[in-house]
Amino acid sequence: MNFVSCTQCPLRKLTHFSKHSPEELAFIASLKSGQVEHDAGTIIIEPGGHANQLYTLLSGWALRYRLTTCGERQIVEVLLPGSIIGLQSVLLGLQNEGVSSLTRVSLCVLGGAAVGELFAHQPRLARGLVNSLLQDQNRADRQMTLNAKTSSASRLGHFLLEIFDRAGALGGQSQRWCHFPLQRGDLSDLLGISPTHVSRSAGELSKLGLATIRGNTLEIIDRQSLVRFSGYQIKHAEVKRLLL
Amino acid sequence: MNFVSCTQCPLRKLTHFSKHSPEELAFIASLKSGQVEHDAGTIIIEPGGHANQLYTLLSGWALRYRLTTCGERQIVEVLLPGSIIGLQSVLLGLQNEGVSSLTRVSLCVLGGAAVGELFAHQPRLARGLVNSLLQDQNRADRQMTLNAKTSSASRLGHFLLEIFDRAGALGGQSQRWCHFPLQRGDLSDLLGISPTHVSRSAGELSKLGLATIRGNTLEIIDRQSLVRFSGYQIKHAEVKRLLL
DNA sequence: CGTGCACTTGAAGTACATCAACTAGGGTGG
DNA sequence: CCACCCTAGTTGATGTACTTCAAGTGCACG
Repeated sequence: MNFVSCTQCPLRKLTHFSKHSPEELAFIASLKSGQVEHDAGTIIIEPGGHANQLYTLLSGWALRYRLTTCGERQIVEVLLPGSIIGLQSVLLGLQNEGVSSLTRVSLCVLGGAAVGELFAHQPRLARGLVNSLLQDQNRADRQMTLNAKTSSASRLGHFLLEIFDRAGALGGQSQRWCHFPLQRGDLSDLLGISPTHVSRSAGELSKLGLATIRGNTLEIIDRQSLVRFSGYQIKHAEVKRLLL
Repeated sequence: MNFVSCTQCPLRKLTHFSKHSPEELAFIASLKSGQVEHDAGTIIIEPGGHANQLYTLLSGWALRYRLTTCGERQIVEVLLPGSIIGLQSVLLGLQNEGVSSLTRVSLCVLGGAAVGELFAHQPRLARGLVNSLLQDQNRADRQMTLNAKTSSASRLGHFLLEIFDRAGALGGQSQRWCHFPLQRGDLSDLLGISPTHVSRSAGELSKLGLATIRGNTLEIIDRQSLVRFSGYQIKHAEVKRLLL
């Protein structure tokens, strides 16, 4: 993707992208120090490594994950365009999170040094950042609850609806289909079940006529039934507001 | 507990409590509009309800939880003194989280209206709030990974070590024992396993000579072995920094 | 027309849930 | 002081959801 200036950023047109004053926009533009592209499967932040670069995801899909002591991967978040990448690593200096691209991605590179300025001179953006983190917390709480209390099939169904709605909020998508680059192994590391059981659960959703995953596309066949089946309760207003 | 002024707050002496300038302290003191006591088992924030009051926990233990559609409780966080209560509810207006006291608690009441001032005039506190939320995110990510990838007994062991260290950081505690007001049902809702299986897991830790829970006290018998058994990796420096 | 990879399907094992019986404190009233 | 109950916890037997291992299928690529 060609270099995109923040004022022209295509994401900024989206209804769930935060509205900013010209001054705030200028500040955001001053944060952006570059733009890079990566192929699918590239490690953007090395887990256990020492990252000091903050990014936002301009296009493509990415995964935020952790590694266990025995080398297994747990995906903690699927990142879609508009997501900020590397806050834990950069602001806290932690080395627990890894981020890797799932498709070809474009990243906006944020000049890490100037982030302190945000708190000093951009109070509305600082508050936006807090809100964004609280929305993440809300999502994580929900995920934890689902993992503990529901069957694998309804968990999968719930995730499919959630990602379908998030992808849909980014625009240009049909009522029934969306691009879906996650493979069985990814879903397995995300939902905390084995790859073979992901297959079974997906098969169940398919047999019930609720949704199917074929190749790289997800089809929501009977949304209403799937909502009922999975206990999906996320309202449109609760879809995360994008910030920078 | 008698009314405690912020400048005299006993928590502020702790090494992992953030250091503040006199101006910041004055601001924090101005936030505190009162102090309330609750008995054990009181609902502080009603899940599904409409909360607009922010608190900090001055003394005692509390639980932050969610309710599923079928009325089950998932505990997402154990709150110890120094925790901020109600951010999701107040700043985001969400109604998903509930908070209830586990012991008798004292709460500092924060005048919700003035919170906007924090972003406008207290940049270091705003940044501290972001850091605090990122530490919560780190903890939630870890919890999610543990829930998905480890056995119930090592999960329990991990939690016991974590809470022991958090409680220890608050001071005045032996090397081996600490107060532990959570019951089997609480651990069950926290770890996502049935109460009877909590019993079995606790029995296992006890038989292995690692730790025991008797009545209201937790004993870490063989810390080193328990660390190994549960894959505990939290460094002292990673214990959450308290803010307000 | 093979070769390799992601996925599916089947059979057997395991960790946990569920249900039920039993045990141990901890108040309360006599 | 004891008989009583009530609740929290433990222990055992059985059921189930998931894991693991292994064989088989379909499709993309040479």
